[in-house]
Amino acid sequence: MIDKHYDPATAERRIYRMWEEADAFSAGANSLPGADPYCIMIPPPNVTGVLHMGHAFNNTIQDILIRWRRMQGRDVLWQPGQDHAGIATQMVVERSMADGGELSRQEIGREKFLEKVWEWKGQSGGAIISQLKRLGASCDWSRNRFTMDSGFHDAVLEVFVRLYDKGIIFRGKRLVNWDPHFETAISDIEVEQVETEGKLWRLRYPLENGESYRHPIAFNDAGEAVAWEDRDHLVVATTRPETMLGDTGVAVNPADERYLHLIGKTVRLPLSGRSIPIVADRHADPEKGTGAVKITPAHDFNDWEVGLRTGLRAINVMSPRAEMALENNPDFLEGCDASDEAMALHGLDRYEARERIVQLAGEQGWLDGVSDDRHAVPHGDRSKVAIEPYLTDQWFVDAGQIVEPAIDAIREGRTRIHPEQYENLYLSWLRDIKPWCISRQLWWGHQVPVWYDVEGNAYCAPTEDEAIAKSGGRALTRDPDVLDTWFSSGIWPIGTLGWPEETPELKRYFPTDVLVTGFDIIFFWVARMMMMQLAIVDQVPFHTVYVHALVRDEQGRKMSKSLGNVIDPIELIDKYGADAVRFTLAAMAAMGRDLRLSENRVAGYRNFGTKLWNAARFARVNHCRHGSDFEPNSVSGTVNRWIVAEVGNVQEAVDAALEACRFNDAAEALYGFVWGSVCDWYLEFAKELLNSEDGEVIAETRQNVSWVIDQCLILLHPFMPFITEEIWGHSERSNMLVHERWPRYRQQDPIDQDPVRDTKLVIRLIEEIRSARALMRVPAAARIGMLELDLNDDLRAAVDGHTGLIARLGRIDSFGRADKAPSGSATISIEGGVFCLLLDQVVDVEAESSRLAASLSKIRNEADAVRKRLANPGFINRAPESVVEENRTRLVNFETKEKVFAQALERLKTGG
RNA sequence: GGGUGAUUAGCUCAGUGGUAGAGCGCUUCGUUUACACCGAAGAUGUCGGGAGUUCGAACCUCUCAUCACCCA
Repeated sequence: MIDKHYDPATAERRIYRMWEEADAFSAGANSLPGADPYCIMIPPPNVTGVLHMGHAFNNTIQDILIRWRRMQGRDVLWQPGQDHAGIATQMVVERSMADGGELSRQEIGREKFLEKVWEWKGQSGGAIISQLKRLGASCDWSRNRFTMDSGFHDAVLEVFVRLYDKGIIFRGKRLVNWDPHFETAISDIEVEQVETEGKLWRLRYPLENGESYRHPIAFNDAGEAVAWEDRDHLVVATTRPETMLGDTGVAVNPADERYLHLIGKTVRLPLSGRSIPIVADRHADPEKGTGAVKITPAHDFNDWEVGLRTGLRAINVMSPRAEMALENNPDFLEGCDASDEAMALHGLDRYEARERIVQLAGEQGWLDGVSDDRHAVPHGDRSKVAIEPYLTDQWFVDAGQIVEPAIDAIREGRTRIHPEQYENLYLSWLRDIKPWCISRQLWWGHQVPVWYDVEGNAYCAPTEDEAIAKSGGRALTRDPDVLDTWFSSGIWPIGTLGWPEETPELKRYFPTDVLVTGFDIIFFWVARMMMMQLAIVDQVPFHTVYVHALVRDEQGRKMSKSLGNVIDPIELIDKYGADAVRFTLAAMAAMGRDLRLSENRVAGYRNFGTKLWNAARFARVNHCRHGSDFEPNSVSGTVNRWIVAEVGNVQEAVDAALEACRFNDAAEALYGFVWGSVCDWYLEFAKELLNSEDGEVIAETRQNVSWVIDQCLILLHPFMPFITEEIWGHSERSNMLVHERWPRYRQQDPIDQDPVRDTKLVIRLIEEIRSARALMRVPAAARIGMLELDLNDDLRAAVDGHTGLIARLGRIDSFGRADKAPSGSATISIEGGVFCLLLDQVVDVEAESSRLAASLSKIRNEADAVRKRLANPGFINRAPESVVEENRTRLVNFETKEKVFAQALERLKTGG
């Protein structure tokens, strides 16, 4: 005897091992001869990562698609892998070295450090793979790729060399977003703007050579100046006083009459004593502050542009750790007459320097004022420290050169993004694309394949030997920088398939089919993969992108460690089983909407699994089996034929939903079918049929029940792979469920209409009987008689043909016919006829009359609404004929019922 | 400041112009041997407010409100 509950804890690992031992997930497994390929590339999780809800969601969706296509017989590859995650991994390893009291990375050197990272990767880098297996992910693990594996590594360098040779990759001294914590450049999309309560300081920069101007200080109601004062200084406003040490100019708007005569004159910068020009530039907004802006080209992106336009110098006054760097800084010292107080700022952290400078300004009388100011401050998305615009030599991809094909591919529909609104997001970002900074001042990553000779000439080649050859045999040193991790994941589709070799896998599976990913990496990854694949192999990497939303907590908050509301998918799997977790995520995956995960819901779908388990248990205890020769389309019993038709319906619904990436629709169709149709009705009907005197009825029903349960297992398998495989294995089989073919029931057969109609009538009648019984407080165990009063032919045939089913589920003990309802009966009506339930002494006149009155008023309301609609000439003339006809039919039904209940109520009152 | 999305039952959410739905929760009844992780029945909605288009609006348009996210 099978237990009443399925135990995921013991079954899941055993089943997964079984699948792996059978190579059930390897590329092409279960495919039909000549099958079309179907390929999904996993979004590679970080090698430092552990499985979170986002991964669980993302991979559940991929696995549903993959298992579905694999069962359909497609030649399926789900390509797994991990990303080396430059900054994150380097940070993890450095921290563990520090915790262990070891030497720092600088002390042991690059080579030794990288050995340590590989050692760490070997020990801890596979955690997420075993977690994905717990979820049931059916990746081809034999093909697992890592972005630092030698083959992939070579592919990344090859891409760099090709883009360099085409002039798409270049090196330049530019302002970049500098992360002072990790001491590396990052790209502009790795910067988050954080609203910060800050201050706006106004500083006075004295004019040189006795210049002065009139500055308005009072205004009339019309906003015209009515009073002025003479000033011998300009007031500039800044949120970052520490950058003033790098100021090389003050800008005013060329249209600003107040300052026209000062353009070309100079001010003397406090502290550094530098003489800097007043320049005209549109960046200065006359409406903002005083209309005069300090310009620090080396420490502000806008100022950098102003500097380029007006020919101002850029003076870097900070170290890579964002400390003031003044001593031995030739750029700073040139043209400067720094005070001792200024030089004492050297080595101070940027925030300490800020405080000190404001203090000095106050003491020395050039602080004009200060006000509170809320503004956005850029922060590094990993380090969470304020980013410093910083002037360094970096490598860039000139994305503007390769963006057009990626825009066209979406515009022309060669790649489609679901939900569609993300296409606009994608396009708007690409249309405004900026050069992409790809060099990182890290050690863990793909080192830039460029070597320099002593004169600084660069040689780009895949290997050092080739670079030396290019240089004509000079002594070369390699560029120390590594590439942005996203640069390497940008070639994930071709790189994992063996490019630049013309491998069979590349030919077979590229371009891939679907990319499943979160909306937050559309820029980071999706757009860049599109650009890079198109630039390198001139093909889109995938034809469909399914963008899913965020998994939030029950209250709709983002899951975060600091909030402590993180739900660990592995804990959920331990508690409810992987199938319940998967089904929950699928059922909640309405396109484009965040999903709020509540444990209740998971428990509900665990119960669903138990329901399925017990349905199978029912089949087993009733000796339900079917052979491979069983032909569902040839069964003869009404409800057997009905459920066969319903199986076809649900399969079509699931296929349609999955084709359209509507996972919640697929899950709901299956849930409703298995629980609502199979368990609630079909198995209850089957109980009666299995009690039949007729051996053929029993035999057919046994086979059909068995077949129906099998179809439930097959159709649910992509969603709930473990429990379905487990139940499948309880019967003697020639195969595992993972190798079963996905069905198509209706290649030729038309829908079997009669049994569907009859069964629905029987169900409606039983529901009415039960409802009346409950409202009349008829004891559940009591059996009662029923009379047919006025039935059309269809209904009479349906009822008379299935009195056994109605008797069992409605607890009816006698059937008869009459012209009018006898006293002591309750009237019920369904489409096509009227019945009465014989309640004799049991009937409660009060209860029956209030039941009838309630039904009557409800029907009258509905009938009135339809009557009103049909009385409207606009409706009759303009609505489609089918809708008008439908309403006429409804009205007839309502009016019939109205009459029946009104009469019954009348009879009850008169005691007739 | 610009953009996108959301607002439907107590809760979480489906629902792309034609009868307002599901799950959970709630109330009542029930152990009828697949299942109490169950069964039967029931209650609960001015579909955020307002205006418009339409024969007809939860759905389309405009507007307001609130919330969320993205970009600057």
